[in-house]
Amino acid sequence: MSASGAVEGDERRRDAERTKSELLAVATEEFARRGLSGARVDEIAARTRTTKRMIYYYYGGKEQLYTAVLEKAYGEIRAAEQDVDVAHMDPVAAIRRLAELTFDHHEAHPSFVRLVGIENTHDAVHIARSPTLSNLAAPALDVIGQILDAGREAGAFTVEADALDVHMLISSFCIFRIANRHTFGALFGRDLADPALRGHYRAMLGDLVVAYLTSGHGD
Amino acid sequence: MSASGAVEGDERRRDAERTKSELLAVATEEFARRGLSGARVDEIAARTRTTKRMIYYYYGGKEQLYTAVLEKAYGEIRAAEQDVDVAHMDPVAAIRRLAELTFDHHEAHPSFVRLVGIENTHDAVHIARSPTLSNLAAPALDVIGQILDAGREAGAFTVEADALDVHMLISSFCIFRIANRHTFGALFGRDLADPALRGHYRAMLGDLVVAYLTSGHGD
DNA sequence: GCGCTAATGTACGAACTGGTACGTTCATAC
DNA sequence: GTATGAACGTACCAGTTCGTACATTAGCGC
Repeated sequence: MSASGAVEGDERRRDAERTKSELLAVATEEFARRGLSGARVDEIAARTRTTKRMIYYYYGGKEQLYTAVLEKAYGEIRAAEQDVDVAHMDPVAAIRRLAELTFDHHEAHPSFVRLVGIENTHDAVHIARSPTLSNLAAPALDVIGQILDAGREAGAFTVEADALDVHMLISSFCIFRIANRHTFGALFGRDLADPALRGHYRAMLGDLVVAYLTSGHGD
Repeated sequence: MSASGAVEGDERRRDAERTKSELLAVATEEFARRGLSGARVDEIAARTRTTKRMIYYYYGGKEQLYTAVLEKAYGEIRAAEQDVDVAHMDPVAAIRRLAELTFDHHEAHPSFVRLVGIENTHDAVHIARSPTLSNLAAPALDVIGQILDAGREAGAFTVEADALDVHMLISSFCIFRIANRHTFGALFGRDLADPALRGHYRAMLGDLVVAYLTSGHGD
């Protein structure tokens, strides 16, 4: 990949799959950077070894390309969530592990976080219209459910916390740290994504989730 | 206000302040709804009793109008934060009160939340360029600092939690619930902004913050 | 080889969009 | 009442931007 972000290398040969995925990769960068209306179809094509014509040939249009970008990005996240094996861990350690894993994932995929934000400014209509995405149940929920059950049984988790709420709690912390780092930094002068603070916030998230689940509130 | 969102009423008379604020109000709606690049200058003008010309006359351009919108929106939030009087409350009750106040504020101002998200997709460059905004220290931080000090002194808060981190925690929860409600709803089928769930999440936030501050983690 | 279709490239256009040149009208000072 | 500048409106332009008509080429089946 060149400094300009364009995809290069290899001779130009006819390859449908390659053209499609190259388009998708560049579009992901471009949409994440500029937003749906901010991104330019010509610009996406220019950063590719193919032409704008191919976007319409393979995807049909700007919005469909954007939807394909979302589908790929969410697909990757879901796939990553799969390889968590917390079934036979201590519940407290397990939930902390899961939180840290989510933390690491968002940190490693800032463009995914940006896309989520962008899709929200569009009221998630593209997700709603995509059968692939709207039927995408979160496997992570099952994992959380298992951990919560085990924790309650062991007497470690005193409350009847909802799995989806725990997921929401973890997501809100992880996403905010990445998504809102610019406004937060500009307003308060602290870069939430500062590598020096990474460990601090990672630990804070774990502490937070564990504290919430082990405190005796709600009685 | 008509069904189309346009401002009406009163006869047309020359009134600079009125024209400016009307422009600002409509622009706030429009930018919050469509984003910076998605919003149309012509559309903003059309929903006003004045014309596009006035946007350039008073604000200079689209981006400056957008910046003015941000300044007004943040100004309102900061002003609202002022009238919190938690100085002589029990620290635990005080921090819960502050969290709930933030919760209510974000719930009542969804377009502010949207603007924050939009500004983040633009790397907060408009905030950074605005002296008004970049110098806007958060009075809320002082409040949190006071509560934290009182709580530590009373022995209620066992940890040395940072005021800015507590603010971040509260913000992340409140903002996520509003900002990400569309993607969350589309993916998991739960509307985080459902009025029926409002009390639940409001209580959850309080529990969360208190649990974090009163747990003995970090030792 | 040869034909046939998928894949690709070029050139162009129609609509949109931010911004402005220029002219007009209102309100206030005196 | 009238001079003067602030406030406002109209018409328009130049650049942009999504999308497409049309031409072309490469690779696969036979």
